[in-house]
Amino acid sequence: MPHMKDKIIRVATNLFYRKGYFATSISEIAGLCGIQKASIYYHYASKEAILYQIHSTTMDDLTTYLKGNLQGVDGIEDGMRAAVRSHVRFHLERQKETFIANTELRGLTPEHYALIVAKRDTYEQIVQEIIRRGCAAGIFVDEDVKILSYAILTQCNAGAIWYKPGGRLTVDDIAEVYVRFALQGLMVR
Amino acid sequence: MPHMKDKIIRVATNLFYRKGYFATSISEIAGLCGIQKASIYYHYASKEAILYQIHSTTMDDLTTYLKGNLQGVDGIEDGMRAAVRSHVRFHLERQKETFIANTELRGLTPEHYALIVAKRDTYEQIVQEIIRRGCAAGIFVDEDVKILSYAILTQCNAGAIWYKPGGRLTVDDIAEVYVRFALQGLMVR
DNA sequence: CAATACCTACCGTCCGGTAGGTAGGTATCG
DNA sequence: CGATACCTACCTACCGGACGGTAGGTATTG
Repeated sequence: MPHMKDKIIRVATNLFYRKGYFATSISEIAGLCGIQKASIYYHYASKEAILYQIHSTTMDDLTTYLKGNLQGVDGIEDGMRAAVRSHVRFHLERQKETFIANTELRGLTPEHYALIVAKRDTYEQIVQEIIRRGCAAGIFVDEDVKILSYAILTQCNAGAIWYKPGGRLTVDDIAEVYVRFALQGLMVR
Repeated sequence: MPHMKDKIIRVATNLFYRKGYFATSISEIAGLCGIQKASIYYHYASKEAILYQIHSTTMDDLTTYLKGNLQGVDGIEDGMRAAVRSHVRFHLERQKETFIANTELRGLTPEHYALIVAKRDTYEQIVQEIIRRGCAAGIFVDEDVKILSYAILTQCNAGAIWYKPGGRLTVDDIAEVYVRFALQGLMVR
C-alpha cells in the first residue's frame, strides 16, 4: 500500500520480466526506484520476498478474475468459453507478471514454492472441473482431462510471449481466436 | 565427440534443467564430471558456449527430425498429423534439452541469441506452411496462421513439463492425444 | 618431443545482506 | 506547551562469499 513498497514491486516486475530473476540485482532495483540498496531491506526481507510477492498476488488475482468471469454463466460450453477468455485476457493484460509466474518459480524457497504451486493447482482444478463435466455429459471429447486442461491453458499462455500491446490485434480479438480454437478442439462433432 | 566434451554437455544439460542456467556454476558442472573447474575451459571457451551448444544442437536435431518425419507423407492433413506427432515426440524424448531451449534463451549472447531465434523461425515456418496450405485449401479453419501455429506448438511443449518417463502414459499415447486435439481444432466441420 | 587433457592457485568483480546511523515526523505525558 | 520517546524511511559503509575466468605447471601418451 505505501508508495515505495509498490514502486519496488513495479520496478522489480519490469526487470524480472526483461532480464530474469537471477540476472537482476537488488542494487539495480534500488537504482531505478531512486533509493539505496539497503533501503530495499526496509520494505522487504530479501530478494526472494519480492519475487514471492509478485507470484502470490498474480496467482490470487488470476483466480479471483476467473471466478468473477464464471459468476452467473450457465452451461458447460459457455463456462468453458468464459474460462478460456478469462485466462487469455489476464495473461495478455498482465503480461509481465504472468510471464514471471510461469518462468521464475525456481527462485522461490521450497516453502514459498509449495504455496504457489498449491495456488496454481486450485486454479487448474476449476478449469479441469468444467472439462470433466463436459466429458461426462458427452459434449466434450473423451480424452485425458489433465492433458486437455494443460494443453488449453498452456496454449493461451503462449499469447503472453508474443503479444505486443498496440499491435495488429486487440486483446479481445486474440482471446476470441483462442476461445474458438479451444472449443472446436473440445466439442464432439 | 571426445568423451569429456560430451560428458560436460550431458552434465550441464541435467543441471540447467534442474536448477536453471544462472543458478548452475561452472565448478558444479566440473565436480559432477569429476574434473576441476579450470579443465572445463580446455573444452569450452565460456559458460555461455556450453549453453549455446545445447541450444544449437537441440534446434538442429528438432528440425532434422521434423523433416525426416515429413518425408514421403502426402496430403495436408497427414502432414499436419506427422508434424504434431514429431514435435511432441521430440519434446518428450528430449525433455531436458527442449526445456532448456524454451526457457534459457536469456543466457545467450546477443549474437548467439539471434542465431538460435533464426533456427527456431526456420522450424516454425515449416509448420506454418502446412497450416497455410490447409487454410487456403479450405480444410483448416480460417484463423490467423501465426496464432494457430504458436498455439499448437506451445501446447505440445507443455507435455515436456509434466511428462515423467515410465508414467501411466507412453510417449506415443500422449503424442496421439495431442495429434487428435490439434487436428480436431484445425479441421473445419 | 610435442600435443592432449588435465591440475593447483589465484584474480577481480559483483552480489545479497548487515551494521549502524540520521533526518524528520508523530504520539505521549507531566 | 514543550520535553521526551519512539517510529518511519531512508542513508553510508562494509562483509563474507561465490562466481567466471586466467596463468602457468604437470602427467600421460603417441
